[in-house]
Amino acid sequence: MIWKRWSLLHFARKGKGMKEQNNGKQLKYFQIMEDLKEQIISGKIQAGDKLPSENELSQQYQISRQTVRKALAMLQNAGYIYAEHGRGTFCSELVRHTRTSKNIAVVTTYLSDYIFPRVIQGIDSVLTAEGYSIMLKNTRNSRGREAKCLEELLQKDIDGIIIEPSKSQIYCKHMNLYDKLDEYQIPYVFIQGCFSQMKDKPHVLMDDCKGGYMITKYLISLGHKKIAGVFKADDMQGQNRHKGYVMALQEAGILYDPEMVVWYHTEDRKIHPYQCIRDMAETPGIMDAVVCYNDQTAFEVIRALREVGLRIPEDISVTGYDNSRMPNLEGLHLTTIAHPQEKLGEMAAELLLDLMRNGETESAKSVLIEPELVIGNSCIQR
Amino acid sequence: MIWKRWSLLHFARKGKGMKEQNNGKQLKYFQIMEDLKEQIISGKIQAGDKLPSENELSQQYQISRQTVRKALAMLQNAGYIYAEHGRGTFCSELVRHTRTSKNIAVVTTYLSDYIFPRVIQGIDSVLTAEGYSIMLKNTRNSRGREAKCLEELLQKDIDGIIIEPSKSQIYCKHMNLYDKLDEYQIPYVFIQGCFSQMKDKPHVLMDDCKGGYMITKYLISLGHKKIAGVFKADDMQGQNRHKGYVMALQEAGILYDPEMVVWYHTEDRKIHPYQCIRDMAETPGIMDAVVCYNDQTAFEVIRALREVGLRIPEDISVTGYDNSRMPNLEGLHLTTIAHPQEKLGEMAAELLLDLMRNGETESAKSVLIEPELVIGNSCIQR
DNA sequence: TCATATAACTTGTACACACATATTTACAAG
DNA sequence: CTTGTAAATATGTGTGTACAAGTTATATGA
Repeated sequence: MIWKRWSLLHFARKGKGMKEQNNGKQLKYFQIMEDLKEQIISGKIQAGDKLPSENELSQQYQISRQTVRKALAMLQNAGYIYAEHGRGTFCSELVRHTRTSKNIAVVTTYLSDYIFPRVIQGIDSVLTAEGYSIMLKNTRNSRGREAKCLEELLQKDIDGIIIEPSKSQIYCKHMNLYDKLDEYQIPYVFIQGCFSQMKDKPHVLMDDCKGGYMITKYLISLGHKKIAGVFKADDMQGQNRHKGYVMALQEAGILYDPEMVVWYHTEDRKIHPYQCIRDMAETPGIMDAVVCYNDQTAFEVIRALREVGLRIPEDISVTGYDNSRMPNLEGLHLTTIAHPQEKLGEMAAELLLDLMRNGETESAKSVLIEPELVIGNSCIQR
Repeated sequence: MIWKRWSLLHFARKGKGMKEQNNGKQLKYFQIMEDLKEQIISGKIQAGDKLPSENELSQQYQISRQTVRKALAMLQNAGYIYAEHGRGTFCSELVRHTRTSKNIAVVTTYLSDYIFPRVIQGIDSVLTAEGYSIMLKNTRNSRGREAKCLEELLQKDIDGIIIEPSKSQIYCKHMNLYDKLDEYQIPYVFIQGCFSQMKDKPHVLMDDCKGGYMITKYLISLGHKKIAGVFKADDMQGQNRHKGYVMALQEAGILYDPEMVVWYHTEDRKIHPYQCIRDMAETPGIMDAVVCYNDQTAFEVIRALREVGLRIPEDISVTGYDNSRMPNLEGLHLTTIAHPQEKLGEMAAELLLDLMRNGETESAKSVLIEPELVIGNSCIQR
């Protein structure tokens, strides 16, 4: 790296007084620092190795010794190198995560709602037994908060992360933060969902497509033909469950009607499904069953249907997903898909332990959980 | 501070080649740094104050601007000051306890069960807003595990603890660990319960005695006379709720019969209340109502009563405590005492924040929550 | 051969200068 | 009263030099 080009630019600026030239942080001392840091991280310069002397560096890079000193000072401050008066400058013992902080971060969309307590419980039971402590973070399913979480966690002393991505259907805009995790060699495991561009990363999730297929097929087997669907648009699970729903319909020779499907987003989840289903229910006989994204949604749907005077399951069958055993359904047990909850947490924790111990080898395999139908009394033979 | 003396010394050294002269670190940049640091610590320069410009300092101290810059760079690195390009150099907000890890530990008896998710949710909502991260630990209501948790936490970088004591009724055997917390000046807040010997420590809990009194009095007002009780023996809540139960009975002139009370421990909680109530129910007419320690226990009690053919509330009234909205009760809503859950978490978090900011002043007060009766359909007029 | 001086390195301190760039202020034009 | 401009002043970057002081290998002398 020679500074001829920069020098010319530099002096050109003098005369002209350009302004936006120096935005990309192409400061000499910064570049040299980055260059040396890169060599250290890549292993070209190893722990204990002597760096070139200040004068050598100033010749190599064609800059003054003072500037070299500034770069070295920054590296020293960051702990990459140390200087010995009269002897030279040396590469530090890289703290390659030797200090096992025994902290694991768990990032979920929500904390108290729904299935999360049990998932966290499962993670805890495995990790506590191994002496780890759990740091809890939640994103409320917002991308911005997920990015903020990761930034905060990068500042902290953690050995690994279990993360439920927020809005996994939408393309991930902060890949750089995950790259940082890779750079720092902090392993992470996705649960529940996974960004499409990171499918090869370790993850533990359900075969949602198959689940959607199974529950829809079950309704068809009961004689239902006009099956509405309510799905979440902004996460992978919603897409896949919908895909399974469509597959089952097509297999049974039932025409897929997009008008029969309600899509909603995280922000809408409390009102949109409720409103749409209520509107649809105004037209009598338009549907005889509703496949819902999950039990929570099913709860809203049931509320809407009951308010327009329809009985579950006598008039309309309703299915859920996750087997969350929601209260306040007055003796109604949802037909739903089993969610392993604690088991999922345990599997994610064990996968993460494996990653931390052995790195990203073939032994640490992602898990795809087989869905299982749980038959309640919210569906009826037609 | 003028450098005439140093200069003379400096040149004198040149000639003589003295060695031990420079031990006291009378380097110019070091001295200036110390001088400025002293002014900041003493308060002569306060947070936000503008320091003299580099040129002014170089004139004041009669040294070059470069040397001033070195001194300022060190102070900046240490966090005492910050520089703004074109504006000047300013004194930073002095951080009182330098180690602001921004981590808070939350120790509860359980994680996923019952009311804890919502309590944790409440804690999280307050602390996340303030930039803190939550480290989760659970004790499964075991003293040994509580001690182990505290030991682990003492190794870690935390700013405060919110802890639900395990088996708060039994005398605390690991006071030394709490003493250590005091010694390290790590503030902590008790929730739900509090060890008897630490009643003066900050805490957020319910007025359980009053709650037990209220719910028993409610049963009496419905005409019940033979009111059994099921209480937990190993925590403070159980003791207090029992105390309230006795008070209400005595006030109504009903003789307190210890035979009508079932005491159980954490380890027994799933079987003992169930067994005892089942046995008692064998004798017809022995009781017309049961006051339960909490909703979970009420659930077990109801299971036992139903199994011997008794109907709730037609044959026997049952009350709970905590208003946890438990599922699987088939349309039965427990008459219970409201538990603030999220609110309790929030209050504990806010109390802890207060403690961390201001220390143990009189402003940071413990909270005693007023119980509130929630009337369901599990009790009937007799 | 062995101790020692020294030359030839190294990093550390200090200064002087030039120019880049951001902010504030004062003043003039509209 | 607002807007634009220039001057003054602030920190930031980069270079040059000189000397201080620690370390090491080499040459020197008894």
